[in-house]
Amino acid sequence: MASPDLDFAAEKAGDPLFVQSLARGMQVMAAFQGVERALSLAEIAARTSITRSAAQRLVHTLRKMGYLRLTEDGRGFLPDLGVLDLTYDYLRLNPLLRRASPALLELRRNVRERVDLSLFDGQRMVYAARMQSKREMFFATLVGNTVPTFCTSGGWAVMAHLPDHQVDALLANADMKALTPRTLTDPAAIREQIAMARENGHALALEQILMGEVALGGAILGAEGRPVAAIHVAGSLSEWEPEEFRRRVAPLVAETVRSIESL
Amino acid sequence: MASPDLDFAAEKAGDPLFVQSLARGMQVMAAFQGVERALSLAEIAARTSITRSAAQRLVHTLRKMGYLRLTEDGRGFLPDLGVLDLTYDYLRLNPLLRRASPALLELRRNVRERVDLSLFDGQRMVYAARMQSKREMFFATLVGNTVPTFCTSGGWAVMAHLPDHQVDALLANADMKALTPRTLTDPAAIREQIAMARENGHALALEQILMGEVALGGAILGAEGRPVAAIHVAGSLSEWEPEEFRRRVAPLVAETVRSIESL
DNA sequence: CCACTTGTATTGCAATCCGATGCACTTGCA
DNA sequence: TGCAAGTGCATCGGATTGCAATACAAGTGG
Repeated sequence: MASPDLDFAAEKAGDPLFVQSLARGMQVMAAFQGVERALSLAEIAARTSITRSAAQRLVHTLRKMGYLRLTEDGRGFLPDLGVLDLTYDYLRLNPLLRRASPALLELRRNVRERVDLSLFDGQRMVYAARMQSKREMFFATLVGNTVPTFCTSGGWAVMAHLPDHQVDALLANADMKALTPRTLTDPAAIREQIAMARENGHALALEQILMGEVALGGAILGAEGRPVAAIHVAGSLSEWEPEEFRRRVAPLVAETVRSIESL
Repeated sequence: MASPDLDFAAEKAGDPLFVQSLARGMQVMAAFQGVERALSLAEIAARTSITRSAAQRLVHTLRKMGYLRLTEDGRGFLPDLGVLDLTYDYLRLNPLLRRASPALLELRRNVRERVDLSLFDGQRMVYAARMQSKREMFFATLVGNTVPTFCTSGGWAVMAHLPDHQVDALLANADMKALTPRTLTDPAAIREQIAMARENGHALALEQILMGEVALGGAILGAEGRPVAAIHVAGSLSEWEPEEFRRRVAPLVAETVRSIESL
């Protein structure tokens, strides 16, 4: 498992406003990314490139504040409930989500399939709102989950609104590993999807993230016309013919996007 | 609007392991609790009892790390996407949620109403998993949202598993303001509900949080038999007779609780 | 148009955080 | 049974690091 890039040492150099202790504390919180179980003090120290002493103090502090906790068996540390308070504030105060929420609920009422809103963050699309339908996988239902931009309907729709050189940069830097046998990892093939998205105003993705899933995505544009997020609707190929899915869902997504952007 | 208690100065006294800078940084993040719009540097400083200089450096650092951002109009600061990464790690690594998730999905399939799981945090019940049904309000659907323990079905169910002196302490310290005209704020009335919950193994709440809503809650017990969370099912009084709701939903909730605790 | 806000930048001083070390305890292997 | 390596927790002197006062440019509202 590749350790995430937690190295903020470079940032620090020659930045008198940068508070090292705070940064290290946040690195401790971020150390849990990609991890599957509780982390011991030594592991936290290793993953953050911080000495055990410092890690001890930072963990101690985060613990007292309710952001970290010791596991029941005392063997390691995990994020604690305080994190959800931050989550709530983020979601609640996000202007885009405030505007989008009613429209998303309306959309879900109409399509009766899973509806998501994900935020564009360069290489990643970060799920911020999920309206499930029937069956659901596991972690996939969690807020904050991320999927790569290069292989999702929403990502394609977003890239369709970026200038070519930005698309090129994004694809060049992407870590393209296939999530399913059908995931497109060839830049040319992806560019083709983007071209289609530019024509249609939406993108249709077949089994890019999950086998048996068809997804239709539309981009949401921010103030200066730059794409900031995407709406997805996901259905099952056992119930939908792809073209039928597009015919039925695309207009509804388009209208939802319009109604969000018009506010 | 009452400012939340962000005063960690007391904790600090005589705790050599406490990292002040980190604590202050987290206080900055927590400063957004209860706020309805972006916060200026001065406001952040005021709400955290930190000098403007310090607030500036902390905000600067949090910004560089993606936890805070400047609003488009440059008028203030808001939590940024980095928060959702922490959220995802918290949700994903929480052992209870890992176990509960499949059972909750199953429950929702059966009842076709909104199903929630909320974590017991003393005075508050914090929503950690939400499976909406049809109509929904906005903030109400967000992860990390909290409702008071004293006036929710889940809170009553949880208190039913606490010894009396702890219930007394909780009610004594509760800030009981009615959320609807029917919210129970009389300790005696609440104790009665708790008594009923002890008999039934679940609690039924009528219009305690929202008018027109009926909710049934069951407590989830942790390792040593202490309540740690609750499951809720919420329906509309326009569609359900309360007793009918109980008859139909209670057994399903009970079974879900059992299946979660048995893991 | 002036007074007041906003975010940003600089700098000397000392408090704060750093990190090496050591302890008490549990776990697992021999 | 006993050693070794893991755990979290505690101590302490020194200098790095964050502190707070101050100043600046830009923008707002009266």
